Amino acid sequence: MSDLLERLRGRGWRMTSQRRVVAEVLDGDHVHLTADEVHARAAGRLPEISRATVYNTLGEMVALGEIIEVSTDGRAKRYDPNAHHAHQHLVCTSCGTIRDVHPTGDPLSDLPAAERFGFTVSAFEVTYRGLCPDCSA
Amino acid sequence: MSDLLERLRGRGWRMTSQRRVVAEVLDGDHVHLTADEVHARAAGRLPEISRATVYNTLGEMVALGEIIEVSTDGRAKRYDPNAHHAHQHLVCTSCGTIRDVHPTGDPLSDLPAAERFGFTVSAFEVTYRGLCPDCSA
DNA sequence: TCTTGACTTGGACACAGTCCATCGTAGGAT
DNA sequence: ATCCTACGATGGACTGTGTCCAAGTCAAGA
Ligand SMILES: [Mn+2]
Ligand SMILES: [Mn+2]
Ligand SMILES: [Zn+2]
Ligand SMILES: [Zn+2]
Repeated sequence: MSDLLERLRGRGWRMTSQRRVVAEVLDGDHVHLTADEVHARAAGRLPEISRATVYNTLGEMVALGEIIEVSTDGRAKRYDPNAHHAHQHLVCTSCGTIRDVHPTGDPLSDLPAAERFGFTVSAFEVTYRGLCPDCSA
Repeated sequence: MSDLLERLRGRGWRMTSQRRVVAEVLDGDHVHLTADEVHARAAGRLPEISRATVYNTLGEMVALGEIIEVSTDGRAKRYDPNAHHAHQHLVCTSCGTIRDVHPTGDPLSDLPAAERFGFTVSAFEVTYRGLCPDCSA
């Protein structure tokens, strides 16, 4: 499983117990945890890990492109380990649940040159909003 | 000019000097100001206006659909008076400048039923990112 | 003009995130 | 196996953004 740890080691990371547990928390499932949720889970395995270290580690992993920072609302950012498979997000407007979705179509080709105002456009995100099955029941 | 004030009056708003200046700051240009920027401009006309009132008024206008709340980064939300003409945003990753853009295509029709997971999808936002002419020079 | 409930105010509070001085340790050097 | 040291961890102070509240003010209908 832990491709993530392998890649980090390969990038010359000093492998500390803190970085290991943060990577383990994120690796695997396609979850979208806040920094404090990551901290809580990491502290389950390594009680003395600090909030600052979790923030530092998440920031480094984002810079390396190993995880993605997602801010769907004005609340806490969420960290997404599914960085190697392009996808968009579907958010429940009631409970905040997030699902990965894979729309067809290419928003970049839907933005004519006349609508780019001289920008060098390099990325896009699409956020879909609606009610999840539980909340619409 | 002040369609906004007219509509608010029509909705039964008690018209206070505070609400008037907030509406005046937002009305007109297609700007994307933060709450504190709105407060600063409002205070130019009405020095004793409080931050709380600006936040209250913006929140009410959002609830009425007269303005739109935009959070493109993890920073302060921006308030967009261009609520009556659907559009998306193009954000400079370097300086944060925001431009209104009008992509062709319909992201909703690009999301197959199989990718909706039982959600009732009602809205979407597309955020384009890149370097503005100034920052790419 | 009077009355009243809607609105405003300033300050305390909460949450998310950053910064920094100091301490600890991973991992290369010997 | 031990030493060294630069990189990383720590916790607490600090900042930015936004919310809440009790008390005071005022818009507008009677
Ligand atoms: Mn995701
Ligand atoms: Mn806009
Ligand atoms: Zn829900
Ligand atoms: Zn720029």
